[in-house]
Amino acid sequence: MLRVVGEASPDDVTVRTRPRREQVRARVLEAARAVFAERGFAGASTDQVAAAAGFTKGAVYSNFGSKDELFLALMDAEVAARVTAVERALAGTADLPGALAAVGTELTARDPAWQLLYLEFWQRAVRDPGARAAFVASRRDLRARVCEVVERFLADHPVHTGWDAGRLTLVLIALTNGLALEALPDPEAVPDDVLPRVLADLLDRAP
Amino acid sequence: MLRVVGEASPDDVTVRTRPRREQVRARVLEAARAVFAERGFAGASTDQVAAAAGFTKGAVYSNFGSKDELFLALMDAEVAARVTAVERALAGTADLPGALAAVGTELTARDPAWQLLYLEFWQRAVRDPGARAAFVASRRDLRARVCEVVERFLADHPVHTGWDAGRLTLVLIALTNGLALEALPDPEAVPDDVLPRVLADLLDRAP
DNA sequence: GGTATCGGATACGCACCGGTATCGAGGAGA
DNA sequence: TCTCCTCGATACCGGTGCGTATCCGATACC
Repeated sequence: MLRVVGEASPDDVTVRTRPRREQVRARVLEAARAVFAERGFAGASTDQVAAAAGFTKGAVYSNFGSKDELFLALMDAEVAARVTAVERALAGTADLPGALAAVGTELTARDPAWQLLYLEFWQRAVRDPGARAAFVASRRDLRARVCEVVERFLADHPVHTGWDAGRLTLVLIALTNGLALEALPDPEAVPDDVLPRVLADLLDRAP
Repeated sequence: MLRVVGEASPDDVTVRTRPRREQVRARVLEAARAVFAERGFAGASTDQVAAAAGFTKGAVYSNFGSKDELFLALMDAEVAARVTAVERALAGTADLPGALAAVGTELTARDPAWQLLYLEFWQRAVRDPGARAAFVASRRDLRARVCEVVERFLADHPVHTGWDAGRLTLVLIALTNGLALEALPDPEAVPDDVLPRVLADLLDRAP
């Protein structure tokens, strides 16, 4: 089980007629992302996911123990990808409001499918006590990472603000999500300048 | 089964052994609210809804054409109830930040089931183009009503702010929803004072 | 009190879904 | 080239869900 095929050496000359196990897994995850986002977790079937990936259900159950396990694996992969994307975007920037707003729009407005999918995770976390612990931990971790960047910014730039980094981070995340949620069914209802202007107001108060 | 004696209304002399049609409908809607919120739309069955209401599926399909129709009727009823609740709370108040924060917590923190259910509506609006139009219209209407109150407040209280009523309303709604979403799986992560403090900062800027 | 109608209960058809057992083609090692 | 083994394909099962046809008791009307 899970035998690691001798690690794709670039000089692998032989033409494979059968996709590698890791490729199958990756393609199933990719398909699951699209199908779950489009139809919802309960509304999507493993058959549909498999078909979207170009396989049959057998491939799915050969790589994932159950529909739930597939869903969880998908969440892990997606969250990890997003966290690294955010950290890369925030690394070593001085213009916090600008960078954060850019990250916000990057993660939300540009990718509605991900929004919908993440909402699905969210609902699951609320409904299923078992999944909630992991979700809450993941969310607090994300918040802590962003908070770290915010703290650094506040230390470097002596802005006149009554906000501590923790609350500021919460406002940033909540407002980003709230605006993205609003834009999901009605994009033109959310102007682009709202988020940066709120941040500017919170950070740039007169003494 | 479960012959509920229908509502001993004072002016109704005859003792009913069969519930009134409107009562059946109302109880089915009430049950649907709980079941859909707990299990999601796709995850809930009409049998479960009917059982929660104390009836069988026949009663549901006698009052609603389909599962979809039941869902839509539920949304209409709930949104209408919420809108009137908000308007009642905001009618003739002078302390806008306080009142709005109170309304926000009233509608969100106090009723997680409603939050979950509304998320379900939201997802449907994004996925189903047919349902989206009605949802967007309803949402814009809600926003317009709140905006009206905000406008009146801004006119009465000459606060120093660079915000127009429209954007301010959007921030208010988005932030409320974002915070409520965050609090859903992890209530203690969201302090109560965040929303009013943001509003205060936005409205009470020095000239 | 008799009768027509209304509406919820019951039973069923049909489709679909999650999960499993089994098969068999394709790759790896000798 | 031969053999073993991996793993996706196929067939299938039990369970469930939506929607419908029909039944039957209560209600309303005369």
